[in-house]
Amino acid sequence: MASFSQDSYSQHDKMYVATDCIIFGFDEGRIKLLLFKRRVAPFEGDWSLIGSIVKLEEDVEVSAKRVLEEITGLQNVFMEQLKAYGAANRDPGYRCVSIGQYALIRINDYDRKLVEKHGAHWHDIEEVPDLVLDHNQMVKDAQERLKRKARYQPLGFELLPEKFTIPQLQQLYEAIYQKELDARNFRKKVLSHNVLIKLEEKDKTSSRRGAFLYKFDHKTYKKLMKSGYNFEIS
Amino acid sequence: MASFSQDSYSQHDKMYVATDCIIFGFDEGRIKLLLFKRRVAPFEGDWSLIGSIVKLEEDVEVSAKRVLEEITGLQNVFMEQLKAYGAANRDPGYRCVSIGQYALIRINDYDRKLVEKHGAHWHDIEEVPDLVLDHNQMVKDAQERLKRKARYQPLGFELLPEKFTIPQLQQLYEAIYQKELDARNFRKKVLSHNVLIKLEEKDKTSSRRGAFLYKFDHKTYKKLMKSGYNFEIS
DNA sequence: ACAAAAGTGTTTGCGTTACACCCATGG
DNA sequence: CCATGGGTGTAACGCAAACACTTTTGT
Repeated sequence: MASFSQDSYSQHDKMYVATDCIIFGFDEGRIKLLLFKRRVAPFEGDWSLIGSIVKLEEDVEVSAKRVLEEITGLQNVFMEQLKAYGAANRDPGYRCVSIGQYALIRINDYDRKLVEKHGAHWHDIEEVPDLVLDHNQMVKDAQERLKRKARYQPLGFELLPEKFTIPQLQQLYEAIYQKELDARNFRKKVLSHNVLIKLEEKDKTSSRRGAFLYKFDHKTYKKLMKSGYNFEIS
Repeated sequence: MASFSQDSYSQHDKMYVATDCIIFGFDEGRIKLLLFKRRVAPFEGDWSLIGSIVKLEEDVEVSAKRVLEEITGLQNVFMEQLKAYGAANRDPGYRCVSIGQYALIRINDYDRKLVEKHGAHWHDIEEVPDLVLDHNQMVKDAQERLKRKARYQPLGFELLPEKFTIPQLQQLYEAIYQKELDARNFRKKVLSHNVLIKLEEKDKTSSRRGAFLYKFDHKTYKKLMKSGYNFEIS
């Protein structure tokens, strides 16, 4: 019954509801996390996730997307709710429930000036500093979610540029799973899904020979999804 | 940064935070859901999940467990957060974010009088009536979560009495997956995990011959978990 | 010519699936 | 004695894992 208890509303407590964004990127073969250095008290100088307090008339999801856009300049980003963090004492200041949301962004798309202006920096996911409040827990939970969900949903493509090579895609999945993969089996597996479109161009930034670029075929993927298809990359 | 925006707290909005419990049981070979018939306006006579508004000094998880205990008399129940529901207009009365939590209970353990007193009834999961607000969505999400999670975590045992037979366990998994399973393969699979203890007794309620009772071996399971074990029942 | 990454097939083994008959018991 | 659900083993198949060499090209 939630909000419609038999008691009247007025007897109940109100509190702040916040969102915190766990923003993942992928660069130089590593998963990155966008963190924010606080410039004011409390916790001045400490690292934290980027978040905000939800407004009365604002959907929680909208609130998170608003912050993400303010910081990165990006719209239409993949974002999904992780869970709510609701310990009574999680914030020593005021009672505040925070809803963690993780986002996957293409690391070359974001607006560098905006990010800098907000005091945000990319950190390697393997070297996350101590964060304020329960933010380290949020990061850990988000990383596990990504790891699990990437197995059966093509999340990876959200982190790569539109055009990418198979070796790049493999690097990404190796970073997500924290595990090395066999190049031949990997290529076989991803191509078997028939959701990659091979382009004529090659990317020569990482080898003399160059590797063919591919695009993710969103249309075909959506069709497959509807017919009960199961994407999987081990 | 969540609660520590650069603005002061006082500029921000407060709202109600509720919990709603999706309470699953298992009886007569079917998954059941505990619903609550509202006895007061608004929505008098409508079905809804059981929930409450989180108190200022109360953890969200504690709030949900409190309600669950008030209604069923049960403690130490398996309960896990599903997600937060935060649409601005989800509740036409007041702004209220609700955190859905699903619980698995042994259907013979609960306190029938308490449940009755609160106007709660068990419904077959396949015949859930229209519920207030976004509660049908919560149920749907919880059912999907159960379906997915039961594949790699031994959730099923939370829904069965301490002693159960293999055919009972199979019935349960068939109900969760909404799919028939092969009895021989099922037995082979669950026994292969070595987390079931065969008892001397038989249950004769469902056949003349009777079926051996088993217990779930929590200790062994925990040990296995620590060594990176993966429980799976297809 | 050589270094460095891209690309390509086949074999092996394990786990999942499919499948049919005897057993035990109460009525 | 028969009806009902409980309990058992094996064969076929498919998918995942392991594995080595050739190609390309810039320096």
